[in-house]
Amino acid sequence: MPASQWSPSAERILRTAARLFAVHGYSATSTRDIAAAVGVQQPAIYKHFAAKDDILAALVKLGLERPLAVAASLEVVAAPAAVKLHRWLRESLQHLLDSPYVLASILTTPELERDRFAAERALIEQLERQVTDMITQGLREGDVRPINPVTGARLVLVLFDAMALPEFAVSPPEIIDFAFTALLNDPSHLPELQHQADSLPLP
Amino acid sequence: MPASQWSPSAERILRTAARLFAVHGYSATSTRDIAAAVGVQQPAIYKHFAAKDDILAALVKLGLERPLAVAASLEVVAAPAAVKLHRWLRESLQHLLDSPYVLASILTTPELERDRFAAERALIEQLERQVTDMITQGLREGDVRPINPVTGARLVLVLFDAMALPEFAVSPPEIIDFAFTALLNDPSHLPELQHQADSLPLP
DNA sequence: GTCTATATCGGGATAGAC
DNA sequence: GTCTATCCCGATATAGAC
Repeated sequence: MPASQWSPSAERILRTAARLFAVHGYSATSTRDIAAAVGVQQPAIYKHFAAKDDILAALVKLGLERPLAVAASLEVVAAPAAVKLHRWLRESLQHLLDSPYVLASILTTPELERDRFAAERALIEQLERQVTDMITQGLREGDVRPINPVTGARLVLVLFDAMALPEFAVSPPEIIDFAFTALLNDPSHLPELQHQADSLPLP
Repeated sequence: MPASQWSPSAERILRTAARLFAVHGYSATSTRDIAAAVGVQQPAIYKHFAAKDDILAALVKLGLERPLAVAASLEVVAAPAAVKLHRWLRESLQHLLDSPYVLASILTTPELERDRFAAERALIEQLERQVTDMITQGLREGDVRPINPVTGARLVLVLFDAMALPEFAVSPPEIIDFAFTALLNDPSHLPELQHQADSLPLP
């Protein structure tokens, strides 16, 4: 359920801010820039968000809610970890792509290192742990080739940024193909794995 | 020759600014922050750099000079493109790692989209072309598996960011291993390819 | 080449009318 | 819930003494 808690006006602000943050960076985007792009005066923003930081925090939550929820629900599904990882990656990339909020680069913005965003960083770290766990499990099951699971998770997650680049972005299938060719012991299993991933039940 | 054109004082500013930019972001780092970390007063910066933007521009050039030069000199070496790409990747990752200037994340900072940094963006695009060319050639030679060369280049380049992450970063060998396993038709050739890459002559 | 002092501007945020 | 007007602060950059 995307942003159901936000009013239409707040959603417009979020969408507009996300685009500006992604292109120019968080600190380089002023609340006046956001307001102008939305078509209102600058103080109007503050009827929807108490502070500029709250806009960024909301965007991070919007971007991570689904990837976190998908990973959590896959945890209790009986299936090879490599299959679950594939499904998770596809869902997450597609979520970020479909989202009217341009989120991929927002999740790596350095401003998140500030204390104010400790809660948002915790969400990112939780997601890293979930991905790390899937890779660890895939290693035990023999599908994933020898790799430090933390390293593997980091490398998979940095690939998300390829969708956020200027000009023509890399598509989710291309990222999935690259990631799984790098991760699997036997990449020839990829089509079969892809098929199994598509049939996984997701609430 | 790293930063030979800069005075020792200017180098201290560059090193310090690079670290702060990488952690907090360019716009979120003030010239006062830089000066305080260097141990001088804020206006002292301006005896070495006419503007804050010039510091960022200098860092981008410092980070790209070597990768660009290595790629250019490899162009005229007679060797398989996959071997040259391997050597280029190792040199470039090591350069960024060894550099007292923390550069990986600086090369993707959104502020570079501003007109002021058109020249610096051009350098990045040139590097993307060089990598794309190596992948295209590797494809023709049969070493690289079917992939859009532009996509491949983008994915290889985003992996650089894995070295810049907070906490424990991913090491160059891990990135090389991941990238080439994803790129090669036959990853079992990787050790041999690595050996050949190490013996390539570099001026 | 570094200092103090300062000019100037833009940014985040609030007050209060409508 | 949006507007105008405004406050206050921090940021970049300059001037001029040492």
